[in-house]
Formats: sequence, structure tokens, C-alpha cells
Amino acid sequence: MIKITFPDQSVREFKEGVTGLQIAESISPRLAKEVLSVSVNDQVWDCTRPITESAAIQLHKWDDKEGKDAFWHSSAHLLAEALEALYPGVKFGIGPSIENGFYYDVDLGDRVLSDNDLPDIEKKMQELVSQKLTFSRNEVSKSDALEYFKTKEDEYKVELISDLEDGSITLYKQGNFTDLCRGPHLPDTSKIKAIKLLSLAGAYWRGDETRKQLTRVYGITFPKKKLLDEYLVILEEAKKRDHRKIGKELELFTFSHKVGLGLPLWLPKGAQLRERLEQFLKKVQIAYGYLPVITPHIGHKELYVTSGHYAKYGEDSFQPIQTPAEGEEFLLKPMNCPHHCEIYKSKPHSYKDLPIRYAEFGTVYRYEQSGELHGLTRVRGFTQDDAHIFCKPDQLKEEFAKVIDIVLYIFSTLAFDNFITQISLRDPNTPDKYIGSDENWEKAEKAILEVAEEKELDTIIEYGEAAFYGPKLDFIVKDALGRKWQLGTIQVDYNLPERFELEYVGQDNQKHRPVMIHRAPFGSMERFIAVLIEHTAGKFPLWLTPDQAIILPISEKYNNYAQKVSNLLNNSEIRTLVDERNEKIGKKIRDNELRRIPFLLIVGEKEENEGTVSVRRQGDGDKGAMTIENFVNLVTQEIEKQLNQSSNN
RNA sequence: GCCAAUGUAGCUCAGUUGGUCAGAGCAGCUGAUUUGUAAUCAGCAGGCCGUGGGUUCGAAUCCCUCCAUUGGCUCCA
Repeated sequence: MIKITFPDQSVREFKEGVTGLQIAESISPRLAKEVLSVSVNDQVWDCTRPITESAAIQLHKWDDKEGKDAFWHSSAHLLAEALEALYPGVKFGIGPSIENGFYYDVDLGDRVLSDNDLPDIEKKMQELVSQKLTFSRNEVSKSDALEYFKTKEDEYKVELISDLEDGSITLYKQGNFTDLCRGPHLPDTSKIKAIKLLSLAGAYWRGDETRKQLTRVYGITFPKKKLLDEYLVILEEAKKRDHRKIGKELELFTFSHKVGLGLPLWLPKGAQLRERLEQFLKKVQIAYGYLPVITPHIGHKELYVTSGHYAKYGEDSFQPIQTPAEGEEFLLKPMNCPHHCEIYKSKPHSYKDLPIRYAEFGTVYRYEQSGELHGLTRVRGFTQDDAHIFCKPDQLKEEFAKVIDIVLYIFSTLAFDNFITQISLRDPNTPDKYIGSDENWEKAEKAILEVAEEKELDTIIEYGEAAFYGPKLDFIVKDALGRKWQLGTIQVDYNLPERFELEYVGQDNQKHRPVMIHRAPFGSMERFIAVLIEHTAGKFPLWLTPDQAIILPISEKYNNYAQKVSNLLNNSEIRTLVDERNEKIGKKIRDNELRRIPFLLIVGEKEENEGTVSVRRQGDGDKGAMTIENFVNLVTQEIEKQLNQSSNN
């Protein structure tokens, strides 16, 4: 007998060789039906794998990440089997589970897959599922594994196995398909009730641009048909919220081939929105002691040679601008930091001056690869809500904390209440990869970790993800559909102060090197607004939205009254339009609901006589008539609430 | 940059096997209507069917080049 410890610390005895599935059966038939994998001493196993020693276990169902992993990983194998059945001789790369589903990378030789082939593959998968194929696990020697895949002429698997240690290699087999795999897998394919292959893509073997590009088939599967339907609805919803679509509909921004790829043109409504956001952040930053600066859009090539960016990115950037003077070259500014370093250098600094915080909405240009451009989220010209804080090493923690406060304030004001932070630290195994003293690094990393804890941030820590010049903290928000977006970033930098020889005179009358913090709460205006659009589906917070109210006269007879009301509201700083078109009220309501204007004010004979407006809230229907004064109060109170509530947090 | 798909009026889309196939709705303009909570009616105007080449008696439709877009990959100071 062996002792099995459950997550609640209770212990039960089972026969040696018992499986997770059998343990689940002993608890309840329903659990047995739902269990997908099992953690044995924190290693995720197949729930059909015999447990031979006493262990702590945890059973995983669909709702657990480990359960989904096993489910989707098994689905990837199923996809592979279907592909092999349909296209004999296909070679396999890797086929993991991912956040939403799974993929398999395959080499089909000369055969090209297209979207039209996906239904056939799906059908084949269904067919295999209905055979209720069991997944069986086999431990094999390295030589046997190599032998098997060499015979099969699957060079990718052979390469993978070559990198593995003998004794750690397992193969999984279901039906006619055998794959190199660590597992775990489902007991059999019958749990897979709904299959959808989503898309095809090219993917470099082992993510290496210089190697062969394989065909990647993406798919997702579910234990219930209903879950698939729900997932497809979310995909549809995401399409509806696409910022490129809404940006077009609401006339926020556009692109022009003549102007150039990845160079957004902000239309009046979009510009208004963006400027309001900028003003909002500027005000916050002034309160936090930031000093606005302005720097030019170009800089001497030497500036970026000094900063080191030219060596690293010069080739892939917009190429230097020549001047009539011999040998003189300027670069479009790819970042603001070097300029701000030069501002710092414009005069000597005492330790008493620090910290110094230079802020600029700085427009930068980067030559992103054409295949990378995407709406407003990846562009070639964009404006960073940039600032650089120059401080003493012992001020780092406090400055970091203040930046976090700003970001938190912004997020709460804009209703991003679901976010995590990622802290990127050094890879402890390669300390020589990083510039700056160990002492400073330790100080900075400790400061970031402490601040994150004090602010009670939901944090994940990534070792080895730090830039060579310093550790960083990124904010990753989840939008209304649960999609993740990286927005604000705070980075510590020991490199630029070194390269620019930045100094301050300390209390000891000696010269010292300041630490620099780069930070951008929005990241870039373009990206942030894109995410904001997708998060809100274009229904921006009242304080921010370009037009807050529109007056809809019942007929042209009431246009005069509408204008009068509009003037009153505009005087009360409520941004108001009038829909004077000769249309029926139903039409005006429909059109302006679609424009996502928060308040529709209907005025006709009754309202004119009583000096009122009939208020209709976008998406929420008729709210009844009220005086203009009451409406102004309603709006101003809501705006105050939006802006104040967050500052109390 | 790489792989795949797509590219028809300002927008959303029809165009069957190459032969009145240059269409519709919305938006726009003109007129009628003067309207009470999500689309009033009628008329007009709008396109070198992404670009350049080719096949053909004939190409939006078939082939190739290029450009762009979309989904990924690589990249992202």
C-alpha cells in the first residue's frame, strides 16, 4: 500500500500502482469522468499512469490549467494523426498546447495547405475521436527513439531527440500515431467533443529565422460543444471590437498609402481623444514633480552612436538623413532618452537637485518590418508618453513606487481593473551579460520586488528577461474579453548614464553617476488608444469621449431650441452636438447610438415648452425628461466620480 | 523580411463553369415628408473590379510580377 496525500492534506491509502483515474473513481464517478491529468509531487502526469510510491497528488479537471494542457496537448497529437492519415510522409516539428488551444508545426514537403483543407482535417479528427483511441506511454532508450524516427525519416524529431538525455525519453502512441512527447495526455480521445481548426501560418523551425519554415496548424478543442460555441462567440466579439474597425467607424484615425505604411493619421475625433488623454497625464505628472521638456524629431547620428542604439539597431532603422554639409548625418529619433540625457548634461547637478524627472510626449520613428505592422498597435511613427527620472541609487525605490502610483491611477481612471505586472530580472546564470555593478543590480532588483509587494501588485517574475542595461516592470492589462496587452513599462537603466557620462556632485563633493528610470504609463499613445478602443468597444469614459451629448430635435421645427440647449451645454463644458438632419427621430437615435455618443437628448414641442430635454443613455434607453440644469449636474457628477474615485485608490 | 489567404464605389458586400457582370445596401447629393425613442419614400450621382504584364476572338473571373491588407512566424531600443 502507498499513502496518497490530497491537496487538503488528508491522506488515504491505495494499492501500489494505483492511477489518478482510479483514485478519482474512488471519490466519485463524476470526478472520474472529469479528471484530465494529475499532479504527482508537483509533476503533471497522465491520470492513467501507475503511481508506485507514496505521493502528494492533485487531480486536474478542465478548469485547471494543467487539465486544459493535457486536453489540448492530446488534441495536438490527434491533429498530427489526422494529418499523417491524410498526407502520408508528413514530417512533424512540435505540437504544444497554448493559451487558447494548440498547434502543430508540420513539414508537408511540396504540398501547400490552405484554409479549405481545414474542414477535411477536422473531419478526420472527428473520425479518429469516435474510435476512442487510448494514449499509451512508453519509456524508451535514446537509441531506440532515434532509430524509430530515423526510420520514419522525421528529421525534426531526430534533432529534438539528439538534444535530450538518455533515460528521460518517452513516446506516446494513440491509434497509428507515435510521437516523441513528455506528456501528459488524456486517457483516450473520447473526451474531445468539439474540434475547431482555426488558422494556418508559417512558423520557423525552432523559431529560427534562418531555418526552414514549417506550416503551423492552429486549433482548439473542448469537452463540450457548448464551450466551443461560446469561444466562437468571443472570437466574433473580438472582431467587432477590433480597434481598426471601430477606429474607422468612429473616424478616429486612418492610414494612407501615400503618406506611408505604419504612419497613422489622426482624424479630428481621434486627435481630440488623444489630446484629452495627454492633458490628463500631463496634469498628473506635474502634480508628481515632472518637468516638461521638448526635443526635436531628429538628432545627429553621433547621438545614437553614443547611446549605443546605432550599433544595435542602425541597420534596421530609417536610414540617416543627409545634409548639404559633407558627411553630416541625422537620424529620425527612434527614442527620446538620448535627448533627455543631453538635457541633463546641459548643466552640472548637485545631489540636492535629484531626482530630476523630464517628461515629453515624444514622437519617435522605428522602421518596423512590414509584416509586423498592425493597426495602431504596431506602427512606424508613434508618440511615447515618455519620461526619464535621474536619481541617486538610494532614491530608486521611492521613485519606482511613485511611478507605479501614476500607472495605477491611470488604469483605474480608465477602467482597466484587471491587470498583472511582470518583473524582469537578470538571469542569475549569465551575470556577465549585464552592464552595471552587481551591487546596483541587486539594489534595483530588491527595490522593484519590495515596491511590488508593498503595492500589493499581482506579480509574475521572469528571470533572464531583463534588458542588458537594467531590470524592469511591465504592466499587462486584461481587457473586457480577457485578452492580455502589455502597456506601461518602468525600466531601470545603468547603461545610458554611463555612456553619456552623466554625473552629479554628492554630499561628499565627489562626482557620482545617477541611475536613470525610463517610464511610459501608456507605453505609446497609439498602442494605448488601440487597447482602450478594444477594451471599451469604443464606448469611452464620459470624461474622455470626444462628444458627450447630441441633441436630436423631433423635427426641424425644434432646431432653434436644440441650438439654444447646445449653447447652454457647451457653456457648461459639456461637449454637445446637434443632429439637424431632416430625419425621423428613430433614425437619429439609431445613427447616434451607433456613434456611441453617451447621451442622446431628444427635444420636441413638450421639451421646448417646459425647457427640458428627454435624456437617453447610449445603450441603456430612455431616462425621461429633466431640466437642462439637472442634466448638467448629472454629467458633471458622473465625470467627477470617474476622475475622483480613482485618485482615492 | 518569411509562410498562407485576401484585394470589386467612401463603407459593408454580390458577381455562378471567362461571353450585356460593372451590381446591391449604407453613406453622399436633389426632392417629397415635419415626424416622439434603434433605419420614411423617390430620384441622381459614385468604380481603370489593387498594380503591371500575359493567355484568349473576349478577362473582375485563368496565369505571372509587384503593391497592400489579414492571420501567424521572426523582430520590437
